Amino acid sequence: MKSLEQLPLPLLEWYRDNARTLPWRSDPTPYHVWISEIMLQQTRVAAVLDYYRRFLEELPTVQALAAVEEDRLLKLWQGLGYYNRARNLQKAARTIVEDFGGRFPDTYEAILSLPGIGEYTAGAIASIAFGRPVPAVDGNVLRVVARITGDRGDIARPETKSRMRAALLSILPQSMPGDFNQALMELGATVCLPNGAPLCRRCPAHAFCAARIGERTGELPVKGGKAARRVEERTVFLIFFENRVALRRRPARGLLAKLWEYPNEPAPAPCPVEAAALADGPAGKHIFSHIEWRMRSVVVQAAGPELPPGWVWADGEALRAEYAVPNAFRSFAKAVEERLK
DNA sequence: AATTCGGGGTC
DNA sequence: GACCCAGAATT
Repeated sequence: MKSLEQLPLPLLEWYRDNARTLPWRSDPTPYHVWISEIMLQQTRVAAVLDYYRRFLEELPTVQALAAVEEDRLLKLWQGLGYYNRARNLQKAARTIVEDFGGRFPDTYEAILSLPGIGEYTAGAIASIAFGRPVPAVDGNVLRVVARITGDRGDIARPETKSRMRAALLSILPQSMPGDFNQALMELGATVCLPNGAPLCRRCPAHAFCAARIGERTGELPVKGGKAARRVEERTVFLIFFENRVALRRRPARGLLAKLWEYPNEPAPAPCPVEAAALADGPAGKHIFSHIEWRMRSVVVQAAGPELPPGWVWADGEALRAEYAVPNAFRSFAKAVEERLK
C-alpha cells in the first residue's frame, strides 16, 4: 500500500478547500455526529438533510431521544428506510442515559458496544467527535483505497475490508483523524465517483493513484455479490368509512416492522371486511433491495365501522401527523387523500 | 459468509 | 435495468 503514504497531506489540503457545508459539521457534538452517522448509513446526504433538521428540532438531546414515544420516533423516521436504525438509536440512548450517566461514551470500544453502531460508525464518531485515531471505512473509502492502491480484492469481503482498514490505520494522521476520515468519504462522494466516472482531474491523489495511472478506474473497485430480487404480487385494500381509512400495524419483526399500512395480502385475496361497495383502485409498484411488490388495489366502502382487532380508522389529519406509513404505499396516497376530504 | 433490512439518485 | 449509497444485525 505504498501509494497510500502519499495521501494524507494532499487529501487534507483538498478537504480544507472543498468540504461541503453540512449541518452536522457546524456543531459536531457527539450527539449530532451520532444522529447524522446513523441517518447516513446506506443513505445519501441529500436524503438525510430534512430528516436531520426535523429530528434535532424535536429531539435535541440524548435524554429527549431516550424518552420519546416509539410511534413518534417512527413518524420522524417515516420514509427514510431501515427503520431498525431508529429503534436502535433509542435503545442506545437509553443505555447512554442509564449506564453512562447521560454522557456519550468517548472510546472506540465503548461506542462500538452500542446498538446500531458497527465498525464504521464507531470509527466515525470516535474520530470526528472525540479525535480518537481510528479509521472509518465506509463504501466511499473502500472505493477510494481500492483505486489508489490498485487493490483487486473484492470489497464486499471482510478480509479485503480489514486489510484496507489496517492500511488506513498506519497512515492516519494522529492530529486530525476526524478530518482525514471525512476527507476520504468526501472524496469518494464528490470526486472518486462510482460507475466508472471519477473526476480524476480534481483529485488530490491524481499523481499517485494506481487506477488512474493504469486507466483502470472502470474496473476498480471489484465488488461481487448481488442477490436476486423476488417478486411478490399483492392486493391492497383501501377501506373507507365516513371519511376515514383503515390502517393496521405491521408485525414487530421483519420488513417495515411496526409501521402502519393499508391492509394487504398476497394476491389474490378476498376483501377482509364486509363491503357495501367495491371498485378497482390504482396499481402500485415498490422496489426494496431484495423484494419487488407489484400491487393492485381495491377501494372498499365498508358496510359498517367494525374492524378486525388492532386495526384503526384514521382521518386525514391522523394519517398526516400520527401514523408512520412507509413509502412503499405512496402510490395510493393520492387516491386515499381524495376520499378523506 | 450470506441474507435481511428502504428508498431513491444516477447512469 | 443495474449500481450504489458516511452499514448493522441476524442467520
